[in-house]
Order: sequence, then structure tokens, then C-alpha cells
Amino acid sequence: MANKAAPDASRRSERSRRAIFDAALSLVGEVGYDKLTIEGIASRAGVGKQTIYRWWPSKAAVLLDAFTAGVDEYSTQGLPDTGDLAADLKSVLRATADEFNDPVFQAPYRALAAAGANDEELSRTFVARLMEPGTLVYVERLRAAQEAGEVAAGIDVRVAVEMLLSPFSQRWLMRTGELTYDYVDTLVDLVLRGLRPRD
Amino acid sequence: MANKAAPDASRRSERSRRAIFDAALSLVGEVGYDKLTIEGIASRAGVGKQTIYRWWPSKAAVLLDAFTAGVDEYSTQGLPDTGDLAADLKSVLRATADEFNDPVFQAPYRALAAAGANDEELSRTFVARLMEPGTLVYVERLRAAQEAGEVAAGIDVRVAVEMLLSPFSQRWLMRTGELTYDYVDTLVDLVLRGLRPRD
Amino acid sequence: MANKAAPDASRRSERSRRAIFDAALSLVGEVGYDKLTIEGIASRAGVGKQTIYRWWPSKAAVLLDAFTAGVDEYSTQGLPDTGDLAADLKSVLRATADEFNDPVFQAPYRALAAAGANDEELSRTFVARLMEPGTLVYVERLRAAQEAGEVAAGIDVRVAVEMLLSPFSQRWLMRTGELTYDYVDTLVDLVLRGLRPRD
Amino acid sequence: MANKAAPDASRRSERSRRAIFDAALSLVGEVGYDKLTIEGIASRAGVGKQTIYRWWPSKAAVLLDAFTAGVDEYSTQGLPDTGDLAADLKSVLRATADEFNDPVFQAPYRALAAAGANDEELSRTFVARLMEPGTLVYVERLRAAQEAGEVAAGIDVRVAVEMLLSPFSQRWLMRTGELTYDYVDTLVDLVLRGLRPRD
DNA sequence: TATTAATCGAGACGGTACGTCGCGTCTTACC
DNA sequence: GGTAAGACGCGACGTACCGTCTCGATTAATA
Repeated sequence: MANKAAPDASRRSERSRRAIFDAALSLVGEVGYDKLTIEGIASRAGVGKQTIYRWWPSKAAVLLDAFTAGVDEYSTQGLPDTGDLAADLKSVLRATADEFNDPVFQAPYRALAAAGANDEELSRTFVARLMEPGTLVYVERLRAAQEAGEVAAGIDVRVAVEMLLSPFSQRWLMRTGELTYDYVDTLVDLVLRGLRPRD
Repeated sequence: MANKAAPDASRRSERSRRAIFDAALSLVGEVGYDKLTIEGIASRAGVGKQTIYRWWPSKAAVLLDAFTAGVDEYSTQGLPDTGDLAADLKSVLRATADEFNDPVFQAPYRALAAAGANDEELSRTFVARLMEPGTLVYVERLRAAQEAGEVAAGIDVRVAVEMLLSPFSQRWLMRTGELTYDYVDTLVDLVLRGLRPRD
Repeated sequence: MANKAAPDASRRSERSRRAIFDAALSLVGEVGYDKLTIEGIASRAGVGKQTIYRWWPSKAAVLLDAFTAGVDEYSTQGLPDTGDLAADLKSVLRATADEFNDPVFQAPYRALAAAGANDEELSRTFVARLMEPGTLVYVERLRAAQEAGEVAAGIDVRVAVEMLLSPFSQRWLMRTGELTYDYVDTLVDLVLRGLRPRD
Repeated sequence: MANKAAPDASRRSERSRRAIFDAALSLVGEVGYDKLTIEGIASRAGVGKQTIYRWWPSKAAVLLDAFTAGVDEYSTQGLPDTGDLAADLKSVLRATADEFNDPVFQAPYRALAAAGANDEELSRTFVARLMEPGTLVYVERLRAAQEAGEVAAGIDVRVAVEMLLSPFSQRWLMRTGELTYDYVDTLVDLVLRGLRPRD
């Protein structure tokens, strides 16, 4: 099926790979995604264009790898469980708000979310590598709360997490509002209001 | 101060305007947003490039106008109010799901959502022209329900609507799940669970 | 038959055409034919690459036109006919030797002769536009001499001219010897020796 | 002083050398000189690129060696001397015409002649290895004829040979005419007309 | 006959130029 | 003055080769 002879990954230059990531991330911050070019990345990385084309199919793929490589370092270690569900959710979501408000983070993340909208393949990878892990820790925390009786049985935890995270992401992506601590708190409280078991 | 002499809109060719919209919408469906070009639109519309550049600043703006022109025909007339809030929300959201599942609708809408992520100006227009009107009718319906005592007082209705619509949009945009009637119903039920007044 | 829509020559930019010629001729002198590039010409001429590709199929064609445009100014006005055939031939051939020894002339001419060897189409144009006119004046002069009885009847004048001009060109092209006045004189004398009528 | 460590010729792979020659000659016939590439030769020869770069400085040099190796087999053994100078010259020149009309011979020879025009170094080697030996046998034959009194004393034999061979080569290289037996005969007769001693 | 150092096939690398596409501007002729 | 048409300067695309380089794996002179 593969008609392009796959290059030999064992001979790949680690130095070039890193330089490409650095160049891609810094450039996307400086000029924006639309004006980000493969030539620009290659030139800043001190690398031949072919070295990029050899290993990635598109600038979106480069950026996704670059961004992922930078993010992977926070190995996600699950949400805190202090027993106070609302407090736990608020604390983590506030931290996420800080991150989403950080300009360095914004440019590549926005670019990838946007590119994903028009490229199904990319979108799947984006979700699987960047969104899914973050979502799962919420799912687990809610599941634990459900077992502890803090969340009503029978509730679809997955949907509950969407109710929490999607408004947050959407606000940010569409710029329909600021991601303030107040907003986060309001959102968590309203979501939890719907999850609590009835007396 | 305006150094670009504003064109005289009264002499504008309506035939060209329409042809450009048709060309833009059909092309974005055929080749996708990334491969949609001004030259392509002009050529299919049988129009000079300058005629496009004279009236729009970018291909995104053309597409936004084209799409809006097509959508404006459903003049939004408010949500039904049968007295059964859950039923009203489900019925409208199911209809929206059908719309979002329609391929003709998808390509331009995805394209615009994506383009907005990297273009703040465009994003504001997109939200104001396409998303805000749809959101408002939900806000009004919930406000009415709140006054009728079906929704707890003190709840931020705006946030409540986000909890309903964002998971829906997000699923679709990121392709994290299908927009089925089941999903819609589950979502409405779970959101309403949190809105109901406590005994 | 023409599958490429021919561009509209009436809208062609004369200024660009000239700038391209100048750039091509100066560059071929500076860097040689092999390192002459379309990009280089475009860049020096202050012209887009496409403007070159629109009007010429190859760098050889550009150079041929550029060179021809420069040469066409000497409208060939026939060989002198002083009655002394040997003197006439020597004087013109000496002038040609001077020309061939001029570095400005050499680079493009060599390049074109070489490119023609591998490109039949180009070769025909090169011969027709640059070599044939020069050859014809010799043919005419010899024909006149033949009618005057200075050259034996029955001699193939065309072949006679080749005997005169080819050794000259060949020496130059292959660098097998210098084009001195002595050489020219020897050559003319030896050729004429074979042309004279027998007693 | 030599900063490039000279490779050790004694360990050289004869099999590779031959494969490179075969590949170069067949490729130049198939795709022409301009599209002949080192990578293409290496690939067809089943050889690493470095093996070519180790032993030759350019594709022209490879081709020259390849062609020379093929040609060297006819060890030139002097022109026949039957006593009839015209007949001797015609017979050899007719054979040469056949050779120049052979497609297998044409591609590399044309390519080398052309490459030589723009590369003085190559040109000297080309002349010395391929043209000079062929020329010398004519010079010797004419010298013999001169001593036998068939050619006038005092004639520059070298120039006489040029008068014979250059028109021939030039015709072929520039495609200004066919190399027929008739042409050869005419040429020989006209040249000899000029060489014969006067009564 | 085993050692060992250079050559070998392979192909990744930093580059340059290719020929094409589309941008946004400008010019021309028409209506 | 708006329009269809399209040439222009420009910049990026994705590809092809350049000549250099680094890898084991032969492989042929020497120990």
C-alpha cells in the first residue's frame, strides 16, 4: 500500500528533528499559522526542506508533533482527589484556564484545532494525542465520585465531562468570552448541580 | 482618511455577486477550504478577480457572506414554547443535528469555524452573524422558563445555554462523536437536571 | 494542438522583455551557461519567474532571443566586392575572428552552440537565426565570383563556403587553435587555391 | 598538498566501474545529456553515489571515460595507403559518416562536444582523447602524399585536414545537412583540388 | 589465514533550482 | 465607473539532484 519507500528512521538526525520543532513553535507564535511556511521552518531550523518533507506530510503535522513533544513532558498524573469534588475540579480547571490564556500556548493550539476542522485525519490525531488524555482524567475523577455516591448513579459521566469542558474550550476557541476564575467556578457549580444525587 | 476609494455600491453587479456566492459554496464543497482559491471562484463565477477583491478582503469573508446569504433565509423566529421545556429543546436540537449532519452545510461551516480560530476579526463576525442569533433564542426560551419557575432562579442562563450547545458543537467540530437523537436527548436531560429548582 | 492557452502578446511588457535580455546576457558572461538559472535571470531583471516561463520554454530560448536581439542590429549588408576575392574574404573573416575573440560575444555564443547540440529544435533556430545569414553572404560573394570566372564553374559553392567557415568555427568552438589573422589568411588562400579555374 | 586523500586505485571495484559505464551510456541514449544525472547512473548501475564521486569529478567526466572505453577498442591503425589518395580519403570518411549516423554513437558524442564548449578543461581532454587521434592519421596520410608529390609542397597539411574534417563535423553537430556518401565525395574532391601541385 | 583498513551500496543531510500555483495589484478594452 | 480578462512582481509549493556525510557489510592487500 505504501508507495513511498519509507525512509530509514534509524538514521534520522535527532538534532534536525529538534531544530524543526523549535523553529515551528517559535515561528507560529511570531507570524501566525497562515503565514507559517515549510520554507520558513526549514530556513530557521538550518535544515533542508526535504528533511521536513521526508518525515512529515504537512505543516500541520509538523506543528502537531512539535506541540505534542513540548506538552508530553507534563505526564498527566490524574486529578487530585481531596474528597471535595467541586474544589478539585475548580482547581484543575483554573490551572487549565491559565494555560489557555498563555500566548505561547495559544498560537499552536488554535492553529491545530483549526487545521483539524478541515482535515479529518489530523483531527483524529489531535484529539487522541492532545484532548483525549486530558478528558480522561476528568472522566476518572467523576467515576470515582459516582462510586462514592457524590454523583448520581445512572449519569453518563462522559457527557457530564463534555458539559464541563466543551463550554470552556468553545469560549476560548471562538473568543466568545474570557476564561476567568469566576467563569470556571460558575461552570463547575452549575454542572455539579446537575450531577448530585437527589435526596 | 480612507486611502482606498470606497467602491460605489449602487453600481454593483448583483449578477456577479450571486455568481460569486454560488461558485464559492460549490467549490468549498468540492475541493475543501484549503484548496479554495479566489482565482478558482472568479473563474467558476465567470468574473474578474478584481470584482472579488473590490468587495471582499479575503476568501474567508467571501465564504462567510456566501454562507450567511444562504442561511439568512431561515429567519430565526424563536424557539417553540409548548410549555414542555425538555421537549422544546430536544425538538430544536434534533433539527440542528440534522442540519449539522448535512454535507452541504458542513464544508463551509467547518471552514469558517476553522478560519475564525486564527483570525480574530473574522471570528467575531462569524460569531455575531451565525452563532449569536442561534444562541439567543435558547437564552430567551430559558429565561421564559426561569420566569415560569421551571428553572431555578439565580442560575446564569447564558452559562446554561453554553452547557447545552458547546458540547454539541464541539463534538461535531472535533469529530469526537456522532450527533444522534439519543445524544441530544441525553444532553438535554442532563443539563435540565441541573437547572430545575430544588424542592 | 496548442494545449497551453497562448498568452496575449499585445499586453506584454516591453520593459520586462528588455530587462530579461540584459540580465541573461550579463549573467551568462559572469557565471557561465551551466550556472545560469531562470531564477537568477528573473531576480536580476526584477521580474517574476512566471514572466519568463510565460514567454520562453527554456533558458536556452531566452538566451537565444537575448543574443539575437543584440546581434540583429548589425543588419548584415553583404560582403564587400572590391574585385579582389581573396582580399574581400580575408578582411571579413578577420573581422569575424575579432568578434569571436571578444569575451562578451563568446559566452552566449558558445552556450547556444552547445545547447543546440543536445536540442534539435533549438539547434535549428540557432542555425537559422544566427549562422545561416552569415553564411549566405559568403555564398553570394562566391557565386558572383563564379559568374565573373574567378571561381571554376561546376563547383558547389555551398560546400566551398563550408570549407572556409567550418574550420574557423570548429577551431574556436573546440579550442583547437587560435583565430589569428595568419590563420585566416592561410585558410582563405588554401580554399581559393581549390576554387580557381584550371588553365 | 593534495587535501583530498587520493583513493587507492588498487582496491577499486572493476565490476562497479564497468556497471557505471554501461549505465551512463545507456542512460544518455535514453534521456539525453541534460537529464542524465549522477543519481540516475548510480541507481541503474546498482552503485552508491559516492563510488562515482570518488573516481570522477562530474557527469561529463564519467561519460567521457565511458565513451572512450567503448571507442578505444578500435585501436586506430592509420589510414590505408593504396596509392589513390582520393579513394583512401573517401573510403575512410564514408566509414566515419556511417559511424556518426549511428544513434548509439550520437548521444554521447554530441553531449561531450557540447559540454566541452562550456568547459575548457573537459574540452581539452575531449579533443586530445577523441578528436586528435583521428585527425592525426589524416595528417600522416597527407604528409605521405606530399612526400610522394601528390600534394603540393608548401601546403600546411594541418589546415588542409581541417578543411576536410571540420565541414564534416560541423554539418553533423549543427545538423546543417546530411552526411551522405555524395557529400563526402564532393568534399574530398574539392579539398584535393586545392592540394594538387600546379603543373 | 586471519587481520585490517579502504571501498562498497545505501541513503539522510543541507542546499539550490526547478516549474507551478495563487496572491493581490495593475492595465486594457468594453459596456 | 464597474466589469471580464489576464499580465505582472512576488513568494511558497513540493520535487529532483547536487555533493557531502555517515553507516554497516564486503573485500582485497598485508601480517
